[in-house]
Amino acid sequence: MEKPQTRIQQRNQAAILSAGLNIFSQYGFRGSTLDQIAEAAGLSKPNLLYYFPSKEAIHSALLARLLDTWLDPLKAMDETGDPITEIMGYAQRKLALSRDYPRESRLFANEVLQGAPHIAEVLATDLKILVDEKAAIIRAWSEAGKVADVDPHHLIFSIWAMTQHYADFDVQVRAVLGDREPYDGASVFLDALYQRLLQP
Amino acid sequence: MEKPQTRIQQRNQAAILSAGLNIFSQYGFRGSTLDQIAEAAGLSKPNLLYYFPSKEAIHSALLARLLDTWLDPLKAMDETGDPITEIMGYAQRKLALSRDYPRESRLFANEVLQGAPHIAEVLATDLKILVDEKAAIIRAWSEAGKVADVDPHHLIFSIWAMTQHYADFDVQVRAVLGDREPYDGASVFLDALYQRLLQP
DNA sequence: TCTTGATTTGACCAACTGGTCAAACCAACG
DNA sequence: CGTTGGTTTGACCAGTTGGTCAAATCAAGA
Repeated sequence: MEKPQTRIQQRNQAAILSAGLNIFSQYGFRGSTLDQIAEAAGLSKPNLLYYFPSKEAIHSALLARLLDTWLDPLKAMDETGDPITEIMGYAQRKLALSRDYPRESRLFANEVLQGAPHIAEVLATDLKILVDEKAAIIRAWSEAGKVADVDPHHLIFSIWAMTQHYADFDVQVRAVLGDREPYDGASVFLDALYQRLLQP
Repeated sequence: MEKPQTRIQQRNQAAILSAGLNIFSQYGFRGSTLDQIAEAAGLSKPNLLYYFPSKEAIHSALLARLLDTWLDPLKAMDETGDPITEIMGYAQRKLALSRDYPRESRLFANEVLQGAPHIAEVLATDLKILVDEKAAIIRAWSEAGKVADVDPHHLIFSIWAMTQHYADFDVQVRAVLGDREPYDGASVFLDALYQRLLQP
């Protein structure tokens, strides 16, 4: 289905998406301008619109690419593995995502903050289905006495909240920590937190 | 120092701040327009600018009002109280703030997401000082064996993250939960989480 | 080299942006 | 009732916004 791409197309589309990610993740959709993105991508505005038909199109492409990878860590949580290891592994993978892809995290945060106008449906269908499925697994684990009996949905929310916080509120975290690096301490803390919470 | 205010001034300024809170908290500073705010406030744009000299002024007024009350729950954490009760009380107060003032929470989230251009200094001074002070108290508690030995800064971050998540990602939380109410479950979960984490 | 299709751009547009201003309006007090 | 000072507005402005288009430029295969 993909059309063949010239090298120039690949390079410019990549540059536009990267620039768009920088801008959109900082200012949100409405707060970002094509001129900003074009300049960040090193292209003229008409040239940018030669590769993407509209501002919306760039944003949609970014969101689509994001959602694909964003849910992977949760999908990877394995029913047959050791429960506590699986949950803690998920939390650590999600934290690594915040550390390595903070812009994507902020893009997502901006979208949801603004009421998720572009992805409300995905949240209510795909995401909900995935979460309900994994929540059922966790529930089964607690009923088998393998992890503590806590609400699985709120457990998952807590992992999202804690990990995304380090990407989305990066400025605040760093302002408070001074020059200490955030992620090492976060990783240790997460470990202790869920170790203690989940022990049956 | 306050100038005397007519009833009309009070009503209109309040209307503008309320409308501004609605708009800014959803679209961020750059994504919001004076026309939107004016319409939401039921005023014409020139009339709005009769009460506030600029878009910035409305935003600043909101942020100032917010910061005042936003830090109160942390300030109220009492060195002389029972450690675990104090920390869990703080978490619950912060959660109540998210439930009762979600727009304020999102206004703050938008500001920090965009790099905190208007409040970077407050974060690096007032906030840092307050957090360092409370972190020292928590550290003393753990050294006295009254609470578990966890990094106090990351403990505080975790409370911020978990409570703000329910306001800032409200759309996502509700999409996943379906028609279940979020805050009751959140309160119970928070309680279990910190009870288990903090027990020495 | 020449041609063809991909790429790039300057000029342009209508709608919208934050903000101004003089004139009109209105409430209340003497 | 008339005046005075607070209030409201229509018309307006310069700069910015997302987007268009024809013409110019370029890359690469025949």
